[in-house]
Amino acid sequence: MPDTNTVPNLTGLYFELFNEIGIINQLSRASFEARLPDGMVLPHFTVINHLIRVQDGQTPLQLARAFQVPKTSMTHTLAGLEKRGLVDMRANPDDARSKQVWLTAAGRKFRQEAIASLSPDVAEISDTLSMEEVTAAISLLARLRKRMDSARD
Amino acid sequence: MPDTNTVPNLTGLYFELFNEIGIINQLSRASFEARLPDGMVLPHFTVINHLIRVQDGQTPLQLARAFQVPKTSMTHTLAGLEKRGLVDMRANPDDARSKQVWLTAAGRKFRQEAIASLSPDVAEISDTLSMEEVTAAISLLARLRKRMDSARD
DNA sequence: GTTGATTTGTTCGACATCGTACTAAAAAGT
DNA sequence: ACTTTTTAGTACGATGTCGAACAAATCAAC
Repeated sequence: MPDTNTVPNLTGLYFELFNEIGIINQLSRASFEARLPDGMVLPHFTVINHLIRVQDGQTPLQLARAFQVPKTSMTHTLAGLEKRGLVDMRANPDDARSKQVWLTAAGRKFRQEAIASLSPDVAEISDTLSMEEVTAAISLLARLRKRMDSARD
Repeated sequence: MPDTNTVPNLTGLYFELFNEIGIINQLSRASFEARLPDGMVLPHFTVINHLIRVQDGQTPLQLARAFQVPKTSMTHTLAGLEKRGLVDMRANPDDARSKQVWLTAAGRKFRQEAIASLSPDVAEISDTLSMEEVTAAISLLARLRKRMDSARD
């Protein structure tokens, strides 16, 4: 039976792509959070990881933009990290409105341990896609992400 | 400077992939929900869309599994759809514990209108990836999704 | 057939997420 | 210099999300 329900055009394909992305996000998030300690949640890890990969001392707003979340959400996430002593919020010497987020030693240690405990789960499914495929997917999705980012007026 | 911070191995690449997926999910969700009426949220649309693409009359648990969300979340989503008259929850004649979710005429109409109002946004960014690239991405991600799905003990 | 285990769905409580409204600082316009 | 506008961050309230505990129906074992 030819598709009377689905749309075989490009727009329909994008819908499908976003659907797959949503499900994978769901799965990876649930899997990650099952490994993280007590009240910690994926954004906590992601922010810390970002601070190491990119650079320490970013402002909350920079972080919110990097992850495309509202700044109020980032405030909440950072409060949780600070409460646990994983980051240090200091005043920005160049701008009194702003703050800077610095990793503590505990924060760096936490990241190491988190990666160590998360890696087995990733390793278990890492035979699904080859390194080339993952690389290709990343660059393709990064392209899409940047385009969507700039399209959001 | 060679990477002292990032991990250039396969596991590290998967982390990066999940990160991109998370951001795109964020962006697409925000973009979608901005078009949906008042209190409606992405899962509302997604469930209705699924009921049309796959089949009417599924049980709540089937839907929860299809999207890999906890069944309590699905209960909540379906309650919202029923309250708005977009789906009809009937008893399952074969199993008194279970229910069946049927689309109403309003539900089908809603989907049409939602797609019509969402399409422009998708169309705007649809020049980013070619049809072949989107197709390739879908099949690659679907493979990953199925693998992750079966890996969740 | 009766008992125990499993399955389906809901209720409830805890918490993450995010929009609105606000304060304070900085930048821009005059 | 003064006013206006923009920007960074927070407080608060509303709601989505989800785990734990529960009730009802079904299934399995004997």
